[in-house]
Amino acid sequence: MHVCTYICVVKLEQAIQSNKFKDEVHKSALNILYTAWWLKTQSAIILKQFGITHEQFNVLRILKGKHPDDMCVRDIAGRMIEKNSNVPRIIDRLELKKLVERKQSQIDKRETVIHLTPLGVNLLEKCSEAIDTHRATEFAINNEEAMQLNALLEKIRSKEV
Amino acid sequence: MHVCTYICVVKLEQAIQSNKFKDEVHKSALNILYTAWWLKTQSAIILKQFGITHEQFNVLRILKGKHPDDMCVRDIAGRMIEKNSNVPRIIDRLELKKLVERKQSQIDKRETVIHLTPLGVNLLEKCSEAIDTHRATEFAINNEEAMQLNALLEKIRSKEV
DNA sequence: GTTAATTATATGTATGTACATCTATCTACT
DNA sequence: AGTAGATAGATGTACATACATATAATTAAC
Repeated sequence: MHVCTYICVVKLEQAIQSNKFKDEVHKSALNILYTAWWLKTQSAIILKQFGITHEQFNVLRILKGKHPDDMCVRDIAGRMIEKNSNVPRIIDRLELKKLVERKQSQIDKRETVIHLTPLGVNLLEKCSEAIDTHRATEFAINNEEAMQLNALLEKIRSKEV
Repeated sequence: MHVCTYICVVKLEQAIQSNKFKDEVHKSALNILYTAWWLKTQSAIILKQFGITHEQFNVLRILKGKHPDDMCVRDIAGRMIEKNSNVPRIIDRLELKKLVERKQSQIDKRETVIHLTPLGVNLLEKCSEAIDTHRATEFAINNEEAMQLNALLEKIRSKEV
């Protein structure tokens, strides 16, 4: 049954069919990786209807921050979640779909500057709405819990200092 | 300076150079994705010394669970963190490195069964030790906090029921 | 018992990441 | 001014994911 399938994957042990964790910290690491995969899969389902990927959406969202101004590739890359994203190639695909325009900067000719087309603005708006609605209805935590979660995620990374 | 660089990326706002989050739940989603990227990057640095990737390590770890018995591709796939992993191709690379052996099942000839070689067992042991040490020393949360984190991550996914 | 449906795996293609290298341009230094 | 070094972006390769399709073997239906 449908319900059964879903109950099974909420617990990490069921999702990866293992309960052999060294400790809770080990389990946390796997849980973060699994939840990230779950998040990406959820948004991919939404975005597929609009013909773009999670990463392409991320670039459009970043460009929106400066719209109608241009952004250079380096600035986009610095705002990406995955720091080794190959931004020029993501731009290639957005350009093919006429969602962005790319041109050489006249100030610094090494730079390529990119901006959203009206089509891109339009698509982004629809995608954002769908994603926001999905998050509001399908993510089963409240604002308070999200704050705790954010604090813990930032704590796990804090040893780098 | 080194310290400065690292302080900057602990906070999500600095890591992705944005503080325009709709709410804490939105920020949580980005924080989970960023932390997952951070975790993968950290383990990639460790595993590169041993010549394998994060995903290849994951498959070796899964095979260890049944060692010295075989596992079929489907069983491995069911235990992967990323559920759409293309397991046959990960096995291809492990086989090339002589870390696993693959043969047709005699019980069900559709199945390919895989087991670790002594070389694979040996490499996995070294990798696991390095990864475990890294986690113990570099992940700045204790067991109690990890339990809270696990509970919150499972809660965020619980609406699927 | 033969055929249809299902299952397990492999493989092809598009996309993305990680990282090395190449080219064009800019900046700094003499 | 002319050159060395740095920087921005593009591009090539290896690996991985997402998903469609192909192939072989098993199971189910008749």
